[in-house]
Amino acid sequence: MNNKITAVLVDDHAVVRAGFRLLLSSGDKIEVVGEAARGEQAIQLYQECRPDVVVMDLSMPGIGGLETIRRIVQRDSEALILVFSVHHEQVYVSRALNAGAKGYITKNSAPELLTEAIAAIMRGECFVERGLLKNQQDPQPSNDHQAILAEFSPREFDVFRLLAEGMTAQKVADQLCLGHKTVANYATQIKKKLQVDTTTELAHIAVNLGMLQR
Amino acid sequence: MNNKITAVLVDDHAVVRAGFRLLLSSGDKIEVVGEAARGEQAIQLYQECRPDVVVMDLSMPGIGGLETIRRIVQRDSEALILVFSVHHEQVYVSRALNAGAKGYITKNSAPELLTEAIAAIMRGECFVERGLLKNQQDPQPSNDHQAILAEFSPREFDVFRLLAEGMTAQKVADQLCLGHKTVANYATQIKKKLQVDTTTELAHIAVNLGMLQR
DNA sequence: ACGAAACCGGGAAAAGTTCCTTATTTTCCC
DNA sequence: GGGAAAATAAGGAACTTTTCCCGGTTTCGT
Repeated sequence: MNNKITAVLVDDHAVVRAGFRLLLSSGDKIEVVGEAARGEQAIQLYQECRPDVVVMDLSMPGIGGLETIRRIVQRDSEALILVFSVHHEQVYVSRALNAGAKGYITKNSAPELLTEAIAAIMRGECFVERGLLKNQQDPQPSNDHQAILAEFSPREFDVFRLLAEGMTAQKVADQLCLGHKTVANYATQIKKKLQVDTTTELAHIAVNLGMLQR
Repeated sequence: MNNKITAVLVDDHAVVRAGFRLLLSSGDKIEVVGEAARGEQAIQLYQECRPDVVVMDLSMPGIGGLETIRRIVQRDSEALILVFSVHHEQVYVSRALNAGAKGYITKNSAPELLTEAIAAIMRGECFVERGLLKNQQDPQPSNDHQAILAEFSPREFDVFRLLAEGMTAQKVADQLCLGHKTVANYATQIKKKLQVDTTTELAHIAVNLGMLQR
């Protein structure tokens, strides 16, 4: 096997991409054949390069990581996507895997894990960093919120997250490039699904699920 | 000193009162001369009994613990009030002391601490459970929120707390027996002081200060 | 290809917010 | 005690947000 594994990097932060490029290249097994700063670029790049794997951050401007995964997988159901995210919360992991990712590691995991993970998903395995899924198959008594949330559509989830962070509906609309009425409608719908009355309670749910840091 | 220390107990939960009555009486130094389930009763009881100390929970229906402390101290500036609360957060401690309490211990502190605390405040000392105030005089770099919050008027603080919990302005108005316009005005004022735009951000502040449990 | 679900937003009524203003009460200081 | 300052309470008017209902498009699975 003389051929290196080809990879593309997707992250909105150039410094992070540079670092990961070095990290990946250092092993002599992997070659980074492309970089993208946002989802739309990544999709296009994928179709041009057809790399063996995609290494992708979740938080990005524009369509965001989850949606990017969905679109790539939609175009090539064999695509191997490894998520590396700052989020270590279960909700993000399960949503990423549901979207079609084959692996999930966090940004502060051991550097070796990155090549390990890539090797694993190249073998057809599904690689999730140790500990990230432990709460998931445990029969947790409470928190049907978690379950409800996991069934949210991408848009619902985005609107939920941004509202829960404390943004006004108007700002959410700007960020997602939607009409304010649209966001308002989603908000109403989300509150109904989670059976709460106020946006503040959405924040509490997000906090309780550990979705919000700092 | 043949005379026992006289005390009144204030807590909205009868079981808790019963337990504490036993606990206090067991030492042979203290005699419980009265009990009250809520602030209004407590104030009346205090004027009738004039006990040496008042042992009081903070969370109560009606006017609440802080307001009760204020009103008792207002009528008798020599009153010795010991707060025992479930809350171990700095904000509550400092507000209780500002309101006029002479001591603060939490409900899961060692039982001996209760008699110790009473003895201390009887000697004219101010007794705060170890560790509860440690963050306060530390020059903390961040969190001016804490400072701003500590200067809130009683009403501002109540409105803030209830809004942060996720109540609608209308429900807050009902709870505090105010007009909805009044609550709305307080809400605007509070947001301005804390320099945020949304009620959701108030929740985040409360969470970050550890004011909200579960 | 057809139904289901997701997605987007218009319109109207209800609810909530902001800003300004007024008034009473409490508190604090000299 | 008298007066300044702060807290408390709320009305009115303009404005924004939210809710509810609806219709339209795109996309997906089978």
